[in-house]
Amino acid sequence: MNEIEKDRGPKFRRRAEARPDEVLDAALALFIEKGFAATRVEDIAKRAGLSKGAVYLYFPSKEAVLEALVRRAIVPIADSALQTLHDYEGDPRIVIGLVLNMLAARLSDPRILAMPKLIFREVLGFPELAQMYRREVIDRVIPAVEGLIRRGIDQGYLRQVDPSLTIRSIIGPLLLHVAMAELFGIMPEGGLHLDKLVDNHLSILFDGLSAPPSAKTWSAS
Amino acid sequence: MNEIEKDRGPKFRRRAEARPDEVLDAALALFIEKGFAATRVEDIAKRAGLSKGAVYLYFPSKEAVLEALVRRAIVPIADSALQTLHDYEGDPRIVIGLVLNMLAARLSDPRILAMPKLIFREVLGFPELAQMYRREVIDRVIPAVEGLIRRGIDQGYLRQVDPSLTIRSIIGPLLLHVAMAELFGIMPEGGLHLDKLVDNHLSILFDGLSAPPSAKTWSAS
DNA sequence: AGGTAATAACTGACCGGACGGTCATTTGCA
DNA sequence: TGCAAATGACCGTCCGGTCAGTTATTACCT
Repeated sequence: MNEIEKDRGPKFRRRAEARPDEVLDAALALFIEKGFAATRVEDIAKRAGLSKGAVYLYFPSKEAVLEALVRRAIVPIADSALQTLHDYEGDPRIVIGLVLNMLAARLSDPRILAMPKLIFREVLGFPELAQMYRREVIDRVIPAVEGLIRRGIDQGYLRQVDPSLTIRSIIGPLLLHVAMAELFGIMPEGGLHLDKLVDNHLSILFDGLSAPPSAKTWSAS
Repeated sequence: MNEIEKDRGPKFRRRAEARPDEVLDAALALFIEKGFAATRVEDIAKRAGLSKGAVYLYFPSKEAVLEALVRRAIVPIADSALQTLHDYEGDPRIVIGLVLNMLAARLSDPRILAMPKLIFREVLGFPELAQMYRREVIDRVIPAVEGLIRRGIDQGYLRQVDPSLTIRSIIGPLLLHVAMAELFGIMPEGGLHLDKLVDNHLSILFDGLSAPPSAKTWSAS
């Protein structure tokens, strides 16, 4: 009798099947506010307009919620960076500038800004998160950037530097800026001003902190 | 009669009154290994050769242990940095080099290396730790470094940069290097090689990543 | 249309075990 | 004997995860 019904795929749904995303949104807000450990699954459920049990209909564990959350936020960013890295051929400084400015733009969304904090806090106690982040982000981005720097040196755009270590000099300042703001509330007057940070950093990164030896050649504004 | 002994301070003790420090040592080892939340007070006690109750003879709470731990490790470092910052007058690049190399040397002790990770992990859920760290470190070091940079600019050693934002460019790479190693095990072959990182970073920080416009002036080895 | 059966979606009381902190009791030293 | 030092059983609480039961939605039948 019901054989006909069977093949009709998903038949109905009390509310949309956007549920998993709603749960992730709620969890993100609470994780940002109180951290992973201090957030109860029931709080997530309440905020998403569900009961605790329903959360476990969509995610096998609290940790799985965190992992899904992080993946949803960062994978698109990594993809975007990789895209830029691949697309351009010439002066690597241009690519570095593009990527850093892209990052700055993305980080102006508080949902994204909170990611470094979350990841830092939880990777130690949650190996699966660490593995996911390595696989999805680090292990894809690092080789690309190393290659970029290496090519930049070969083609005479950059000085002889250690490509691997130089990655730290490129993105470290961004991380520190976010960390200071997120963990201690230390930031420039009136906001993060990530664009200004990137400007200042790029000028140092490319041209150095030292004043030109004698003559005032050209001061970038 | 025993008055002579008495004024020697603590009269007796089933074992020495080095106890608090022993507890801190044990706690540090475990916090490094498993993190703060995952470490039970009883584990700390066992490792220090005490019972759980005895820990509460010396510290009012588990959190107090962490705070004491962090303070013991970082305050001497901050003091040392401040000292250097105060002592030298001329080229700020020399001071920056000294401080960064001092930091690199200190961080080669795993007990110190673990501090950034611990602090990052726990500040969110432990406001007192955040306040302590701000008071003891950040609020003392930042003004000193800003002053150094400002003077460096005024005296013609450095280009016009934003002193406050430039701090991120100076120490951010160090932090990222430590974070990558501690959180993901990503580091150069055979160790952190913090000295190499600092060398590479300082050359970029001072002279920039760009190759000299035309002539090969002087390449540092 | 109205009734009914089938079932997806959801609920919330409950369980189990972990763990920070307490305190009555014991131990060791003078 | 007196008392500081140290113990460890115990308590209260918290919370992730489960599951038997309930509700909402649809398909089908008359």
